[in-house]
Amino acid sequence: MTENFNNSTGYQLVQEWMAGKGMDAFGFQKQAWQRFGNGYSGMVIAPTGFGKTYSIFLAVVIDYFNHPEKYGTGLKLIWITPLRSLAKDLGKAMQEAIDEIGLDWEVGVRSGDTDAKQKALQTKQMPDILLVTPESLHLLLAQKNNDRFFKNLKAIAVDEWHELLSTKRGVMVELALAILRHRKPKVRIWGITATIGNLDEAMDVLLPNISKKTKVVAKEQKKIEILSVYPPEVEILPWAGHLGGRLVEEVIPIILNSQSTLIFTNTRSQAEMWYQLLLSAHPDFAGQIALHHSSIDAHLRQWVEENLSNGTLKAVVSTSSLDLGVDFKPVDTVIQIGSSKGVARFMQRAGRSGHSPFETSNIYFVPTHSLELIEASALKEAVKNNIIENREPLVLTFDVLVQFLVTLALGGGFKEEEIFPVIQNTFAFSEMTEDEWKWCIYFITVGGKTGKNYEEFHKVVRDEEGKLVVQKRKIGMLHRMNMGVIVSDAMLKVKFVSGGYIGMMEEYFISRLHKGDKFILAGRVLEFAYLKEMTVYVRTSSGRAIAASWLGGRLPLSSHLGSYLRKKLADSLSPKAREKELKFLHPLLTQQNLISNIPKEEEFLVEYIKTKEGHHLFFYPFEGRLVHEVMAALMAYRISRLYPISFSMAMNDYGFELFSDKEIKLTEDELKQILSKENLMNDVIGSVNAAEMAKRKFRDIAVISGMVVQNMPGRQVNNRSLQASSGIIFSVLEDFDPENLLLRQAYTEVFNQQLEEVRLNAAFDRIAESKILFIQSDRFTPLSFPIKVDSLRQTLTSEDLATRVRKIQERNLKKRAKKK
DNA sequence: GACCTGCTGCGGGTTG
Repeated sequence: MTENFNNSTGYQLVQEWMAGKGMDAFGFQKQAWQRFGNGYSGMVIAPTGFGKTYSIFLAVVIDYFNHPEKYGTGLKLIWITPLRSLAKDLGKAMQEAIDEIGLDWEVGVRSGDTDAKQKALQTKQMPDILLVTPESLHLLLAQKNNDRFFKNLKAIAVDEWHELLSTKRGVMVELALAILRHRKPKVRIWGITATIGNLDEAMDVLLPNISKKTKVVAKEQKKIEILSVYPPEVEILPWAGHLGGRLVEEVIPIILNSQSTLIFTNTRSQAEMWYQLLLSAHPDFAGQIALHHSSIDAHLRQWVEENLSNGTLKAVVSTSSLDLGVDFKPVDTVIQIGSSKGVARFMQRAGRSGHSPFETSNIYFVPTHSLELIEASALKEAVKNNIIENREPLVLTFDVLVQFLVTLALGGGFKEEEIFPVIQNTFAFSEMTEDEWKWCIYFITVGGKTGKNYEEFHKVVRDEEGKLVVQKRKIGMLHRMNMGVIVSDAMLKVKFVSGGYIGMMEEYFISRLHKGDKFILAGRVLEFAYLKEMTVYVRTSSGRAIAASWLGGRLPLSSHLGSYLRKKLADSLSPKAREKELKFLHPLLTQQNLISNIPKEEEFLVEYIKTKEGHHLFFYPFEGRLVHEVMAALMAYRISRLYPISFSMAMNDYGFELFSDKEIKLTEDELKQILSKENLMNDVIGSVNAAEMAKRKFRDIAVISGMVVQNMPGRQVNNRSLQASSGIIFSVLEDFDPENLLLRQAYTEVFNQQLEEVRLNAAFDRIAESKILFIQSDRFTPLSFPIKVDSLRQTLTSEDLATRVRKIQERNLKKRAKKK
């Protein structure tokens, strides 16, 4: 037992196997093995590349050797991963290890990729270890008689738990675990995670109400070296921008001096442009570098991943599509272009380089505009202090719950009184009331107040035994086809006229193209030929072309990074500031200080700038664009209550602008007043269109809860009709069923995710304690200029923009000359 | 002299 663990057969065997592979077990791995053997559930915390897999996977192997009598046939370990590719790669590695250790276990993978034959074999006889995505696990639970799969289940591991935690996919995992625990109370559940800010909470979410749980933390730290990339002269770095193309000459030698490099960008089109930039600046890269993002054909992406792993490729330009994945062994260098927006993401990306845990990860930071260099020094400090963002778990996501209840009804049915406490035992639904539970049952059986007359909403019925079951074949089929919580935006396929799939484009982008127009996708110049049945047909071309763009998500600056940024900016002109980044920016910072001011940590800067176009008010909370969007609307609303005036607004991650052609009359007292926290949320609701925001949020909820069916056999509902049908349902519910839980959820999501209520409150708390600096200026400052440029872009075409920007420059220069 | 943008992830049935 415990005292003999180190002498146990299993432990000895696995140690020998590791030694034979030239691996030395880490302390955290040994700890995990032992605690697993002692019946604990828990969480393993270690950086990428530390062999976290070998902690829990081998723990099961060891436990088996130590207590073979406890293990029956069939499925012993379920391994949940967020990525299909991860499941596949880990499965291969595990099978190899199992074979070498000399067990006759079978390792199986089950995901959308798995072919039907393989799945049928698994259904007949489950492998000993099954690697699975959350969705595929739910599909297993939707099978009749699925109980037999789990008869001898001993353990469940949840890989990359930090990645799932704050998403609805994480809630899917919580629900599946609750059911499996209910059936097999002794099953040991282990989370595997990178470091995040709220590790204890992460464990409570995964292992609610489990008393025998433990945290296993790697003592060894991964060393990260952050290297800023500078242009030869200050002047070369623009005040505003996001591309960073001017530093391409500085990036090339970094690639050349490395064996293999990952280059992270923030958007797909930026990745496309950097790929082109690198090729044209250094043509020898042809065939040696590649491109990777979500809108590129899966086969091509797979080819890229393989050739990066085997060292054939010198560099890959990617978006966050390469954030996760099995270790790219030959990668020794990572380059981050532009802001990473958060500390955790930056560290995650840095960790993708360095061959072993003992090697230092090198990450180069390429600023795309001047102030981003301050971000680099902020990142350095945050990494040094190990300050990492939280991942907030979601609660009361009823859309996920009702989907799951239909899954259970499909998988043999359930009794309400038996399952209610099981669901309540999850973190996500621990606060669910009995009334809410009853509403969910009402929803899946009757369709809610408005679904009564529609048969397709009566999915679940009560059978003779009083169990809730799905009886209609069609409902079952549609449910399986629409399983999961990811609602994708419908896009157009891009194919060669001659055949061959390249990737995906958005309709809005294609709609601007005419026959013969050239654009770039997947690193190739393509000529638009024709559009047919949701497919864009193209021919290979060459010469000048526009880079494709997509309307993707926008990641706002995290509050951690924002606060370090404020701190670094505040100290930037202090003689004590030694960082190279700050020294480099000295001329620019001096200029900001001269025309306006550099706010100290306990100060809040507002600039009032009068130009020929009109009157601009700039605020700098450094809270990320999402919060700034809300703040801007709020400020505009509050000023317009003082006297009638309307504004146009613009924002970036550092601040926001209110612009009017009329003079903005505002005393310092009034400014203080409009920045006050008093009546905050009421004013916010008055200033934004919450119903419209909720309507947009409702689209996903309607799909996840099954009110709108996205996938039908033979067709996929496109974006616009998805938005339309969910919009109609939303309006009907607002009028006739305002108490509908899914409608309420849409508003909750707006408050939590869109308005970021918590962060907004914190920002106003901080401002209330700050001294407000109200500075007047007659020209744009280094801080305000990037926001101004952003606002110009929104209303004008790019050509106009160029002239507008030039005019602003000229005027500024004239004014400067005059002053001299 | 300063500019051009917006992440990721999953699933099954039918038909060819």
